[in-house]
Order: sequence, then structure tokens, then C-alpha cells
Amino acid sequence: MDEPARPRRRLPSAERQIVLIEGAAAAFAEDGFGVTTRELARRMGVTQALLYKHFPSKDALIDAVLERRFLAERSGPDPRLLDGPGALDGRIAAFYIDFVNRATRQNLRLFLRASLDGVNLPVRYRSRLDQRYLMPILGALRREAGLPNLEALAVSPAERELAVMLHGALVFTLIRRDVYRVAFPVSHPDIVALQARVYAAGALAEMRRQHAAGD
Amino acid sequence: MDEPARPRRRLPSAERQIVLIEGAAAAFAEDGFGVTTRELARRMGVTQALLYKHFPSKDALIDAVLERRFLAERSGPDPRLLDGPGALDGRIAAFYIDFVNRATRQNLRLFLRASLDGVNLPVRYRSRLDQRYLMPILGALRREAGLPNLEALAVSPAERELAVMLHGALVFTLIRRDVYRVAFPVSHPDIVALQARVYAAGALAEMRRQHAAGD
DNA sequence: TCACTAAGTTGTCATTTGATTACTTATCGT
DNA sequence: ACGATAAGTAATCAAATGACAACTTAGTGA
Repeated sequence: MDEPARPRRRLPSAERQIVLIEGAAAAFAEDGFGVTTRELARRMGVTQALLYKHFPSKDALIDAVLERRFLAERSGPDPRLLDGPGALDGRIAAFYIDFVNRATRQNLRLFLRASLDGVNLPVRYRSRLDQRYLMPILGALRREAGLPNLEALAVSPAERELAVMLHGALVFTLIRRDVYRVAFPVSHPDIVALQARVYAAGALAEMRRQHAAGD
Repeated sequence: MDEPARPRRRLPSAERQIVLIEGAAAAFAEDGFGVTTRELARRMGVTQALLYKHFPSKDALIDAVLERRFLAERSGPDPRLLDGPGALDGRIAAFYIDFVNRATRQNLRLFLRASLDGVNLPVRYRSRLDQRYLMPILGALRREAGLPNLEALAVSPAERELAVMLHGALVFTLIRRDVYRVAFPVSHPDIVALQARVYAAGALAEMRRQHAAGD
């Protein structure tokens, strides 16, 4: 009645590594990088020694997890979602709902854990965040406000902060969901829509104000 | 030339416990709850065994740290800051700058670490957050929008989310500062002021919209 | 002053944990 | 069919770690 003693599959090294990395990612995300190698192996149904056949140390495994989840190239949302014909807030919501969907519970928790432990992912992430999210948003605001586009006039630090504000508000809802585990009486799409409305109205005014005041 | 071998002070139990809790808080905030009891003792300049004279286990010490930092009663900002005569955005900034000043690096990191590890501080925090920050903000918005006050008309979930939005945006700047450790080209008071401007304009419109639409 | 109390230390134990070595066997090309 | 290759395991080591018992001594009150 114990285990069916499944005839454990043997995988090519490259495939096994991916299985180990994904299994470790799940465990680290949930319980932290302090999870023991034995516990990792147990959850993945392999022996502890196998980990050391594929990774020289536990730290190397952690690095592999972070590499795969955060540094491997992946695509972003379509910036053209911001170009459409409708109202600005609707376009912002359509654009940013993509971000909320991509940010999985595991990734958010891993990102925070790694950051707390001094692995500086955010600095390596910055250019991608700028390119994929912040600049498209600022471009849309500029257009809507009838201001020069991004190529014509460089983005100031205060302007970038303006874009980060929406981003931060959305990240915080993800933290509430995946870290704080609070109940949500309002659905996520509704929250994104609400924030997009507030932001579209307020940010447009601020964008005009900044440019009128010469930053 | 080594240590002056200071004649180590002997403290009454109650005082020593506070010293230990504060020392542990600093260590846990920086390096996580995985810090060993030996390392804790070393940093505080006492022996490892002393910890067990004052706390039955390492977990009990962790609990004491969280209790002292997050569950002990403390005051909030003055809600009257939101009543003043000036523009709404200036009043919101004055009110919320207090929050940014209270949230120390250690507390933010401890809070996140504990939350990631399943200690549900946010649920215990919720009522205090509502009372001290969210409801005062909503009250000010209601007044500014010429809507019924909070006693006259209950706060809907969507309305609460509206208040959480500003809160989240500000918490995210704290995370950038204390967890991500990014450089800030814009000063924190300036960021709070910027977010207050964006929010005051956008949230007021949203507040009116919600009430016109009957939520 | 002196003995009593409790604050603090030394030394140690049983486990846990990262890592490694020597062994077993599934899988595949010929 | 079969042997070479490499995927996987069992067993073990040394160091680290939470916890504790036995011992020392600073501080206080009579």
C-alpha cells in the first residue's frame, strides 16, 4: 500500500536540469532558499545526491533558478495596445493587465526573496522594465497631452517616477495577493481598470504640469 | 590590541530581553530568519547560550521580534493634516510623508520576510491601516467631492481599493529603497508630493464616478 | 561584609545539512 | 544482442546548528 515504486524515468542531462530547476523554483518560492537539499530532492522524487550530479553546489542551483526565471529573454506586452482609438484609461488597463498576468506567484515571491537576500535583480531588470512598460506608458501620456514624443525630448527623472507610480501600485496588488494573501473583494481586472482610470486622469495633468514648469 | 575585554555588563532580565530582541531584529531584517543563534549572539556581544536563558527557542525569539515591532501599539499620523485649508494634494502629501518616515528599513524588511514565511501580519494590521490611513484619505476625498461623509455612507470595496492604490504606490517606493536598493534621482519627499498630485486629481474624479454610478 | 540570587558562560550533545565517493543500472548505437 | 556511456542511488563524512546542563560570578539586601 506504500508507493507504487514507479520505475523512475531516466532523463537526458539537459532535460533533467530543467526539471530540477523548476522543482527548486517552486520550493524556493514557497519556503525560501533555506529549504534543504534533501527536502528539495524529496519533493521532486529524486535522491539528494542527484542534485550534485547536475549542480556543483546549492548556490549554483539557486543561481540557475534566478537565471531561468528572470534573466532569460522573454517578450513583453504589445505597446500598440496603447495606440488604439478608445479612451486613454482603457488602453492603459489593456496594456497593464498583461503585466499582472505574467507576474506569477512563484516569480513574485522569488524576486522578493532574492532581492531581500541581496541578489540585485532590479538593477539588471531596469532597462527591460523601462523599455517594455515605463517608456510606452510615458509615450502614450505625451501623445495624449500633445507634448513632444520621447525621441524629441528626453525623459526626466521626475517623469520616470510618474511612470513608476502606476507600476508600483500594481506590483503592490500582486504582493497583497501572493505574499500577504489577503482576500480580494474586488477582482484583479477591476482593480487594474480602477487604477488605470485614476492614473490616466491624474498622470495626464501631472505630465502637463511638469512640462509647463520645465520639469 | 585585540578587544579591550570590556567587563561585560549584567542587565536585569527585562532590559536584556529588549536588547536581545532589538539585536535580533536588526540581524533578521538584514540577513533573514535563517541567521544562526551563534551569529546572533556574536553580533550582540553575548554568548549563544544566553539567548536560551531568555527565550525557550529560536522561534520564540522570532515571535518576540515581530510582536515588538508590529503588534505593540503605536500612534499614527494626525488625520487633521487632511483638514487644512490648502489644496488637497498638499494635504495628502503632508499626511502621507509621515507614513514614509515611520516605515524604517528594518521594519519593512521584517514585514516582508515574515509575510513570505507565512506569518500573516497583514490581516492583523488591516484594521489599523484602515483606521489610520485609508479611511482618513477617503474621508478627505469625500469632503472634497462634496459627497456624504463616512458615517453617513459606508465605504464600498471599490472605494477602499481606491485608497489602497496610493498606499501601494508609496509602499513600492519604500521597497525600491530598502529591498531593491536602487538609486533615487528624485528625493523621497518629492516623490510623495508627485504621487499626491497625481492621486488627488485622479482619485477625486474616480470618487465622483463611483458615486454617480452607484458604485 | 557576606551570603544569596540570578545573570552570564563554558562545554557538550544529538541532529541536520551540504557535499562526495563508490556503486548500480537504464538507455542507445552498432 | 551487447557493451559502452552516463543517469541515478546508497552510504557516509565533516561541519554547522539548535538546545541544554553544569559551572562561575556580578550585584544586591540584610
